[in-house]
Amino acid sequence: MTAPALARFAGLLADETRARFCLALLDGRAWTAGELAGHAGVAPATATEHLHKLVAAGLLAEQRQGRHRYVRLADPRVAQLIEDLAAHLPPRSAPPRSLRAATASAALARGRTCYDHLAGRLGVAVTDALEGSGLLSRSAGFSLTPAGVAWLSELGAPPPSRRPLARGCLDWTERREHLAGAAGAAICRHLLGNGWLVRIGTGRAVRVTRSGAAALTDLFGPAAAWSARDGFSNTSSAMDAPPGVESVK
Amino acid sequence: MTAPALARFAGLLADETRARFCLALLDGRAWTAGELAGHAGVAPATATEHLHKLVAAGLLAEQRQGRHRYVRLADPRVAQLIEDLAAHLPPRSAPPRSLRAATASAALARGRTCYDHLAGRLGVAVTDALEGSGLLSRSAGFSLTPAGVAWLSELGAPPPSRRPLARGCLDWTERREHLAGAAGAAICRHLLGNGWLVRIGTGRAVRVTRSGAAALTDLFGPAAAWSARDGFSNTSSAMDAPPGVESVK
DNA sequence: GCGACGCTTCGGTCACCACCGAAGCGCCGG
DNA sequence: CCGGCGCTTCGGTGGTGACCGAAGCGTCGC
Repeated sequence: MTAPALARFAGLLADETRARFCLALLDGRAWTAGELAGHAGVAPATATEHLHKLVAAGLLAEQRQGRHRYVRLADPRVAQLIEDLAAHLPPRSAPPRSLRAATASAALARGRTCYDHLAGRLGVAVTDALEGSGLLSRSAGFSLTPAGVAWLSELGAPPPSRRPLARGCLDWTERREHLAGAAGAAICRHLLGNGWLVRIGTGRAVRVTRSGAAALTDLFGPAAAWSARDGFSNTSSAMDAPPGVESVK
Repeated sequence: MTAPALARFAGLLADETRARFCLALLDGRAWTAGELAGHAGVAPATATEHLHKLVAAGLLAEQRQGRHRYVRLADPRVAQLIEDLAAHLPPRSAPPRSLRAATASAALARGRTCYDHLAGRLGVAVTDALEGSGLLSRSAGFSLTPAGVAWLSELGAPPPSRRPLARGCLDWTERREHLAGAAGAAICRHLLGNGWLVRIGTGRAVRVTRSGAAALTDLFGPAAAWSARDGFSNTSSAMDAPPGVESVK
């Protein structure tokens, strides 16, 4: 009975263009239909078709604004599902070719958002720091310790939901797991909200600010990942990658 | 870069026949190519084609034995992935029609295996009992307590692996989560190995034996789920459903 | 208002793939 | 050794779906 439904559902991601859409939307932001079409290299008409299917299936949520159609992943569960699927893929290689691509991918490797939590070297460093501080336990899967739960509720408790508090998410650049789930999202929100972390340009790469480095050192002790890479702490235009040229998860 | 790989991977499950295969194999046992063909209602030639793709992609592991080709899910991770996908499907309905189907599905609802762990009322009852005994914690996702880890290692420690010890698996008949992961598999193996649990016929339904009821009551106290339903504790032929007519996960 | 723009609808084309029947191959039992 | 059986390979067929260009519709900026 459920086989047709499963096949139809899997079929949503079985098209290369729709897969491109979903992977792009894994950054957690809303994209317009045109942006996605350009990103995937198809005509607007084709993008419309695909978006219809994805929205109708509940994978994507849409929001019309004037003549634009913004679309985003409907749910953290959807993001997790796509991550899980991607984790089963064979490892990737293909180093970047151009200098521009190299600097952009270096920024992404340093720190980025993965749907609504942190990834890259920064993401695993935060995860390690939480574990080192006794807030996170990895003995049997990811779970917050009682101290971790208390600490999390201090910095703005995540809304109670059916979403798991802590879970691991495989980091493609680091080949290790970083913290995801409601706790990972709350931490990311907190760091961005306090200005300890800023987005680089319009992409999904993030950078630790000066005050952020101090705050993180204060919390967890010194670590290489939250020392700013260089002194130009406020020039953000240099690696202003247009959205869509990258597909690092 | 990864979009084509993701699409190809999702495409494996995007076919109704292949989806049927995978759902059937979720029982954790090995099926022959012919059994799967019959189950899905396709010609043997078609089944061969599909099995080639699934094996080549690493989803299935094959084992040739004489003129038979046995095939099973390659990995617990694959089973989990299919479960996760199925969990995103809209809920199902369609009560069984015939009396025979009704008794068979009643047996499945009472207790069955879900890949390598327990599901059905029995599965959630064991999960509840573990939590009630302080061996399992559900406060932040599923995790074993220290006492639970110790208890588990007593009854034959699961081989250390990257597989998470405890995780939840949504039970379709109960609409609640039961214990899966390495711990769930170890418990199921233990109960079957001690004769506390036996398979009903050739299907995936299981039944608590007399000695099993005593042992479980000894461990966790009395519960409705491990009192044998009737006195005919050794007649197993009555609900000998041929594999394939059911598709309960 | 009047273009420009973003998105949508509509036909039509083309490639891909699930499926089968028939023939072939290897293993098993007698 | 021979027939039967399970599986496989091979063409051929049909249906589905991804894609585009062109035309249409609503919104925004001037």
